[in-house]
Amino acid sequence: MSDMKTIIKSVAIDLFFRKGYFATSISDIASGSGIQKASIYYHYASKEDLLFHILESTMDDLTDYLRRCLAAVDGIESRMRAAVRGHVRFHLERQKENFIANSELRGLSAEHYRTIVKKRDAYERIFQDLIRDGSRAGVFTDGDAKILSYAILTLCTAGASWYKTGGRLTVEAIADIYENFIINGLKQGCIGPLEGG
Amino acid sequence: MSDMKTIIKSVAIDLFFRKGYFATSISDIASGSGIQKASIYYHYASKEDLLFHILESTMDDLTDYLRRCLAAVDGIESRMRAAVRGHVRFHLERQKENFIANSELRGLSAEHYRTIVKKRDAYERIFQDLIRDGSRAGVFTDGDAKILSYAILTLCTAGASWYKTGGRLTVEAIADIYENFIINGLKQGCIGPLEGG
DNA sequence: GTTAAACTAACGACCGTTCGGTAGGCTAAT
DNA sequence: ATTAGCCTACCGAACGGTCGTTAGTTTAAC
Repeated sequence: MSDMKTIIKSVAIDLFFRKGYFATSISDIASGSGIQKASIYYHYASKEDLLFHILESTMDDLTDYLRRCLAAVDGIESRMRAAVRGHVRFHLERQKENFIANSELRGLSAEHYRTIVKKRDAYERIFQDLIRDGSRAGVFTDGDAKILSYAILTLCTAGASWYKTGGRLTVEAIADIYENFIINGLKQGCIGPLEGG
Repeated sequence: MSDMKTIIKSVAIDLFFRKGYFATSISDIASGSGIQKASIYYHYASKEDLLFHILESTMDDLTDYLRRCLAAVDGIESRMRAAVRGHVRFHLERQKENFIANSELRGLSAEHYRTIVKKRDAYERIFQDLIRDGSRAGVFTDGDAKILSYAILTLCTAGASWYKTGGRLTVEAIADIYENFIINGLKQGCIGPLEGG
């Protein structure tokens, strides 16, 4: 990827994060990149194509990262801890892209939307498999794997919306909090109606 | 509020939920309401004014609802359970408005934005006080009340993004799941670094 | 000379908003 | 009882502006 193509992408990530996809114009991205807006179209076919490239690379990198986090880890609880930690790390370290990936799916064409949702579903399925392995082994509670995976992922992903680089808490401290919170939640009988109603 | 004003608002809620604020035009809202777009401006000063009315009434109703849920409940754990259940109920029963309230804040003017964020902060503070009461009494873990409140609220709020009316799970079943998940998380020592690192 | 990478200029579409007008109902004075 | 005036609720048409995109051209490097 050429220099300018990379610059345009990172400027777009910054603007989409700060102002949103629809509120950001091609002119904004161009002036942020130091070129004319027509020149954007030499590097990207359309505004939507630019958004798609951002979302696709983010999803691909996220999935690769998770797989690498899990590659050498054995044991059900350890694998879940590694997965949660990896998810949190990636989302905090590439905060802007992940925020866009979670809020700007509506800007995609129908076809591109399907592509991204497929990647997202595949990613979620990794967590659902971890949950099912755990409940089959009796390590985790026997709850609905889909709902539990949504709960885990949205909980961690939300961190990316309030996290401030250089703030009070480090990435690792936040990862600690979420990792323990989730493992405790999965171990307890957290699913099913209350005894008392 | 006149009939047409109510119709316009509910059509706007539906469209903002499905397509997003910026992707929805005044024409869309008008034709959905069965009037011409110029007539919208008899009822609302601007598109942004319409968004603000939606967000403001949602936040006000949400806070009122929570206060009523807590009014007659005593005991730290019971109050937290009631608050979580109330939050989940409100978000699932008024799914569209709450989704908008969590995703379209950027559409507001600076002044209106401040107004809504103030209301949101006041609402979050109710949960933070419940957490602090609990940790002071030794019922809950001694964690960062702000981060815990974010975790609780985003976890429950996220339910509104995947919940389908008439789906596999009822509102009460989902409320059960989250209520127990969160109480367990708050009771355990879920905050702080792991022993092993 | 070719080609990559940028430029200027313009296009058509659509947007939020405004303006002037009108139909119909209510009120009050004649 | 009629009529004049006003108010509510809406309409048709247009405006200024911005948007994403395209076409054609220039620049600079090899």
